[in-house]
Amino acid sequence: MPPPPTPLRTRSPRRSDSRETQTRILDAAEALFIEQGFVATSMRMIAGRARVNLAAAHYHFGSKEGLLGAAFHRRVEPLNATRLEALDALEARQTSPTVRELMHAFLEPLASLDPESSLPRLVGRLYGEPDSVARPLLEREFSEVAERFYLALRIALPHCAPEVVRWRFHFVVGSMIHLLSFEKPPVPLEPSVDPKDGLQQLIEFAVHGIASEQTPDCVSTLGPQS
Amino acid sequence: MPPPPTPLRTRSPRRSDSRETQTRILDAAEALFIEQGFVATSMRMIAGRARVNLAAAHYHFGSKEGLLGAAFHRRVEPLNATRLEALDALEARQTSPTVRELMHAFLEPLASLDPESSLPRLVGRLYGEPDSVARPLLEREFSEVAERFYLALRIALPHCAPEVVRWRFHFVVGSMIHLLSFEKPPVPLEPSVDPKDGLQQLIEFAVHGIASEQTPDCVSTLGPQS
DNA sequence: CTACACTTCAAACGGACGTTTGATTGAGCA
DNA sequence: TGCTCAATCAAACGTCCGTTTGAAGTGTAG
Repeated sequence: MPPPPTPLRTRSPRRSDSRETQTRILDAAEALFIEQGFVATSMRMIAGRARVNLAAAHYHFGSKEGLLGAAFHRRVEPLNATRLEALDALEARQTSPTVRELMHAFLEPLASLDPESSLPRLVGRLYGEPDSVARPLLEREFSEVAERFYLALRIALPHCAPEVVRWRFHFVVGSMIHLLSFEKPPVPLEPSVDPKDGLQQLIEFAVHGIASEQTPDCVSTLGPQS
Repeated sequence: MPPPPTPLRTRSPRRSDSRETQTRILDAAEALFIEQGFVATSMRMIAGRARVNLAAAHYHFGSKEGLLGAAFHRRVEPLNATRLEALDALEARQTSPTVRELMHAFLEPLASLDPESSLPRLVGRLYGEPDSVARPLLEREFSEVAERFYLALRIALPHCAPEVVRWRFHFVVGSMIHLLSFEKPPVPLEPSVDPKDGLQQLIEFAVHGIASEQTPDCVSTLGPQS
């Protein structure tokens, strides 16, 4: 009765390769989570779209949350790997990375994705789900990468109080999520804009926001009032 | 059968002032929307918490979405008024407002709220709901204020391409929402931080991110690569 | 006092949900 | 051939949902 101990293949494929079924379920779930969000998507919609029996989805992934976790992990893992590779490369040099280099390593992997990639919209969506579903997933998938970049930023900003660095990195993440959540560019938007331009704009915004090298008054108390 | 044409008082209060009932419903709905989100909150939870009959909530607000709209508007309207007052004051001067002044006018009202105010968490929550429920509300409540600040920013940044201004304002809103969504400060957070400090930090971050006065290379093409 | 509008109430409506069940299928292996 | 077992299936489980109903209460107006 419980779901299979390992959804990975233990032997050779039976009947009609169950991996393809799982992939179809994951694809359908991903598309629907993006379009409607997690809570607004039902297992029946997923099964229908995947042309799969309703029970098969539970069989392979145990529960709706298990399915979300699997769909999310499938897309996030390559991103994490790319980000950490870039960070490793920076830290392997003799000179420590600059803020710009760190922001580039953190944000560029998003800009270099396949334009059809579903990852941005998936991440953007998840940040808006109820805490009970989003928090554990975000924690599980992102905490390691976030902590490593935060530590590198602290080294790059030796004159900044640690909590200031944390706040500003927090803001960068917020800008990123907000950018990813709104599929295309902001509101009415007058002239046409290259979709990828947003991330390049964000990198510039983040670099200047996190540490405008010209005014390193990075103290805990705030700067000039209005 | 349909809800009352005007939920406002047309005459004097009847029975036990129905305004108090509506307020109790709004309070309960607000608290639950904050705690669980809109889709995860049921009308039964709201009625139970408000110690009100389930049908009364529909009687007064027509539908679940109507209730959300009313609860949201109740909190947002004062914020919009404060922001527009501050912007009006800036624009009434002979010299046009600076970026810092505009960001202050936009963000300071959030920092000056009653520390117990539910508005930040309510706004933060709404940005994560499914588009079908969040978008119309956000559009209805915020588009006027956003557009006015955007236009003022364009005047304050005459050398920036309009779409760049829009992007950067978009990022500021994203940082703000992300700050408001996570009730208290970011992740593990080592030293203690004044809760309000986050918004002051955000103002500094936004000012430097939107226009570091020292490097006004605000062109559409991006700055130096890594 | 009667008529009426407003408000509240218990109860139910139909439907969608996540999950479970038990039978059936068909490939791999002895 | 016959057994095993992952995989799939149709059908149902019980629960909760948003909304509606129709009656009952309550205050004001005529």
